Amino acid sequence: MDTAERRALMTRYTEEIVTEEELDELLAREQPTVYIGYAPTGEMHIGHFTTIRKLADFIRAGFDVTVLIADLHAHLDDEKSPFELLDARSRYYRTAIKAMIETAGASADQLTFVRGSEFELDSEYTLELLQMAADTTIKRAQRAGSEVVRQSENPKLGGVLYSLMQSLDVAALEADVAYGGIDQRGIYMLSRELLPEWGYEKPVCAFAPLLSGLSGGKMSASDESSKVGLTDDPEAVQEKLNQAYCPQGETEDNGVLEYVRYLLFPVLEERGESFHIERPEKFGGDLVYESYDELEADFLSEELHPQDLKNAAAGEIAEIIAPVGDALRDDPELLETAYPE
RNA sequence: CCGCUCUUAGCUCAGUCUGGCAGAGCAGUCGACUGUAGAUCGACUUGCCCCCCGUUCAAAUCGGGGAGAGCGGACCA
Repeated sequence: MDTAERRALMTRYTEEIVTEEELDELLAREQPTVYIGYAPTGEMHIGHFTTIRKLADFIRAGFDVTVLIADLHAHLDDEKSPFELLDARSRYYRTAIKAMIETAGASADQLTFVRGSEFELDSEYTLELLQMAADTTIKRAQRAGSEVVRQSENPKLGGVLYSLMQSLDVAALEADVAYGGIDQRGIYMLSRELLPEWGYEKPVCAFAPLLSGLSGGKMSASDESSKVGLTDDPEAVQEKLNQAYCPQGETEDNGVLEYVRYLLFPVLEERGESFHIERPEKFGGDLVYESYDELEADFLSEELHPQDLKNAAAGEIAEIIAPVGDALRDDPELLETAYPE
């Protein structure tokens, strides 16, 4: 695979690359490294799936891919995960991520898993963290994490350490590229500012778009109906998609369309399949799409009606997440211990 | 260590002074209208009023004790 192909593969479905020039330099090297971190907090969902699906692109583009299970971060961020559940949730995240990457057509063996607490408590790391804390203003760290860390009237120290630790993680994991949702932008910009001061390379950053929630607006952690869960059965997926905000002919805030674009088509493409939409004869009969662009064009022209799209997308998405749900149900204790009650 | 303030529906809060059926907005649920959803309209639901004890015919409201949170002061020999 030549550099142009690797570059196209790496940058597709991204919201932003910082910077394109630095990426080109990196691609000239043999095997660059990329990492993405997940704080094991709430149950994983289809939004995570799209970023994990993309890891398959990185692998194919010749990257050495590391997945960080940022367990300490899950607790630092307003104790989203109680300390005593970090083990169980880390296990759950790892299992879920492996199942998703396999579903996306890559092998889980090609991912290197690292848990935050494995190295973030080393004295060398800790000392550097403290030095950074001495050198960084509270406002700077807060601003960096404002899109990631839970905001409140009375913020905890954990929330500011969060940003510093994530910056240090990039260096500790020796990642050339930091990948994550566009919400991570603030933190990685801080990393790019801070790391050179401590003698490290600043990372190239790749950001994924954040998918819209199904109920319009952002996907919400607390709103189950705003997203498809990995263990949702086909009926639940159908139900949620059917309830989804999906204005005819509009792409903005359209979660359904975004699922189709960032998850469905990439997976279908990997499998060499096309997207079939059943449609009653009175509305024009069935449709087949080979690419998202074709589908979007029809949707914009209102040739493709939201109801038909929803029905078909729900079926396909349910099928894609099914093996992930199976893997999670295969070890019932996994979910029970990670999320008691 | 001392003082002051706050705690009421899923969320944001009113009500407490002056005791008398537990409230509003948002969210949610259900209908109507759309070949989806949303918007709109109509209807509906939601409670350990932080906990315990006391006063009273009657306590979210008054008194005492406690818990959690916030703020301020003091200490800095």
